[in-house]
Amino acid sequence: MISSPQTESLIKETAKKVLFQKGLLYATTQEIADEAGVNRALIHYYFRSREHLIATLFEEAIAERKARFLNILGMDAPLQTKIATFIDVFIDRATQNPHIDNFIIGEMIRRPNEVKFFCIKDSKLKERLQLQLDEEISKGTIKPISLTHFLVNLSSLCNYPILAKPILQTIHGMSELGYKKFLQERKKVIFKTIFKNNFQNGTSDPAIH
Amino acid sequence: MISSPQTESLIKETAKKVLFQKGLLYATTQEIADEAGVNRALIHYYFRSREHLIATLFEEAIAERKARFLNILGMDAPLQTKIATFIDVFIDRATQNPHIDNFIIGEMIRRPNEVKFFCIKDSKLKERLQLQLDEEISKGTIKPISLTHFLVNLSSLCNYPILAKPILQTIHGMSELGYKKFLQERKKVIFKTIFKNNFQNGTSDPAIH
DNA sequence: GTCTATAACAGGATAGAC
DNA sequence: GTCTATCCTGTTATAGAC
Repeated sequence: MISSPQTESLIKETAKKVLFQKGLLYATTQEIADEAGVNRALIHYYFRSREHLIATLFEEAIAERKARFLNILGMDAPLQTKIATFIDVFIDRATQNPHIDNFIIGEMIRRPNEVKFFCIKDSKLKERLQLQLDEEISKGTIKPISLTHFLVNLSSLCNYPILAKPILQTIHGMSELGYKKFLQERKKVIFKTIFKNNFQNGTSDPAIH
Repeated sequence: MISSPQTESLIKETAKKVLFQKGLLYATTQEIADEAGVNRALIHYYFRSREHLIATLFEEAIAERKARFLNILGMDAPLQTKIATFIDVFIDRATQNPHIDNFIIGEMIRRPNEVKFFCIKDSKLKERLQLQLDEEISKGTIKPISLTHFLVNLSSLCNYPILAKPILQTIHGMSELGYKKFLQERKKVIFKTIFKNNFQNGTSDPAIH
């Protein structure tokens, strides 16, 4: 039906759309093929098996997430700027692909052994973040906390509202639009929850303006 | 193989175990029957269809969660006690059933229309919490924040580390035991993240001791 | 109430024509 | 590279014996 060598990436992009955006976490090859407007057999032609297609998406999703994580937290900037950027990027990204974390977690549960992901233990990044965190603590802008808990707090506050979108929407009675506004508000809230002081007006902060 | 009228609840409890504890979110009727040691046909005898069994578990899971939520936040106590109890109960409960939130969220994504859950908007509970929150804010023990964001902060900090267990374990390199210790530590960390002051020693706080 | 047997079907995968 | 046809397996569901 659709010609040419872009078919492979068409299938991959469609599969992402179906799994990550639509949230059809059990999507069959038929559903993916239909959505892409290609024949089901082509999925096997390009990806050998459904399992292999899923594994490919899974690895790419993790690689992308890892890159964002390391790029932002590894950049040469004050901790406050890093955190503000982290919040901004992760919330915006998750808004576009609301179910990607559900997918990743589901896959990791499904095959607990094959999981690779990445580990920041004993890395240079960890040492540098630790120094920056200690500095903020001694300045009094952050309450005493271990680096691990600090990072988990940050991830929790950013990711949970996306992950649990349907729960939040019903508990707090939010429309689709209300939810979107809520997520944007959250950027400031998360920052204020983590830091004792607020960002000053006029600083070059990408998230708060 | 196993006699008697408790078979219905045996199937239900086993299905919970398989779905919530083992994390086999796609579990087939065969797997559930095997685990329970009963014949597969009995699942249909008692629950008509697989879909119907899942729906039953889903509704009960939500009802249980709602009850806990309302009981704890609705009790007659200072806000700090409510929050400490909330943290304690939710983390301990989630430790026993690590995948229940994945299940709930997955089901809600799967059928966005049928979702009931519950809504605290315009409830008496909401008004009372709002008063307590305002009080804490004026006392200076909590930074200015809306009730919705306050509750989402609380849920995020409690639930994300459970929901994203496999991610946290790999990123921060935690063993199974390390993860358990980490969750217990978190009870204090979450409380300190939400309240400006710490709990005094000697108060009758169920979570911090 | 519990079991066996079997129907009915969906999904993944492959072979082979074009 | 793309399609049709087909195979095969696993899964749900039901009928009917006990």
